[in-house]
Amino acid sequence: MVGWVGGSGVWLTSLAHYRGGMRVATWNVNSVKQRVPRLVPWLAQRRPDVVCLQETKLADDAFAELLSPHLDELGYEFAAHGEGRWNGVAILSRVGLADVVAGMVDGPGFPEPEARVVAATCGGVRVFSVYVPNGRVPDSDHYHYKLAWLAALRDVVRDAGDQVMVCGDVNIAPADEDVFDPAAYVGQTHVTRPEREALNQLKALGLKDVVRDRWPGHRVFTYWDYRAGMFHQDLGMRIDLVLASEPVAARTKAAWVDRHARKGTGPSDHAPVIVDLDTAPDGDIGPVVPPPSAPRKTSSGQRKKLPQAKD
DNA sequence: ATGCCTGAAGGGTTCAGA
Repeated sequence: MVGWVGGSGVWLTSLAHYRGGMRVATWNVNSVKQRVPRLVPWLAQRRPDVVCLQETKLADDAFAELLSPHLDELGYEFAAHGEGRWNGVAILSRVGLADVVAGMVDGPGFPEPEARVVAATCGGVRVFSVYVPNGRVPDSDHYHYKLAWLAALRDVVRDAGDQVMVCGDVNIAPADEDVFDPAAYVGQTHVTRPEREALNQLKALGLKDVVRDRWPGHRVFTYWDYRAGMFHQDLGMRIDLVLASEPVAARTKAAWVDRHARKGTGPSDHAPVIVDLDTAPDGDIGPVVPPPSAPRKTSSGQRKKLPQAKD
């Protein structure tokens, strides 16, 4: 149980089993504007404590105007880092949202830097919401941009401490088992050796692929093309990952793909990935924050002023 | 059909996505 000392603003941690245990999700929503009818009920149903969004496709002011009422009601703070038309990432949290950083220092652009990463500390974990460039065609300019972007991300994550989660659409299938038919992807992006090597360089910092580790050898996809009944036939790819540093990964109680969110009317072409973290060991926790059940009316619904990473 | 859907911006179409 967790106790709230009325009016004092202090959480009675002596009564709290809550030690940073939390549900973390990542979801490429393919336009948050179009996805509101799916996203808001999903938040209420799954009650994730931290949500990383990608392809919000919305400028920050519009994001706040669109979602503030909903997120306030649900008790989320948020940090949005978007553009008018493409890309766009965000983090929603009801376990704290500190030290928000949008973009990457010295991050590459195409040609200008794009809104593809935002980071914040939530429940004691440094969380990155990432939308890795697509790459388009192997060896194209965009492909090399993708590789450079991943190298820059690795350098940023390397300096992020030992309580880290990198969540999002990495636009790489880590292994052949992560696509429905490896033969169908020969010569395509998402499966090439340099892309996988760039992903491995990121994981070499000590990050674990918690969904694959939980479901070795299983058919687990997170993306299905809208066309030709691909979802219905389960012809997809696993390109949305939750990567966690060892101390965080060790707390994994559950890790799964919420396929239900891909069904029905007006879905994204990606499904959310959901990871439940157990309580952290004593002495290995971040700041004690209000538990997931308590909306924080005083701070929710306020868009964080984001310090922009500079080149 | 090699973009079969979907979304955005903007304008009656094009680009992008994986």
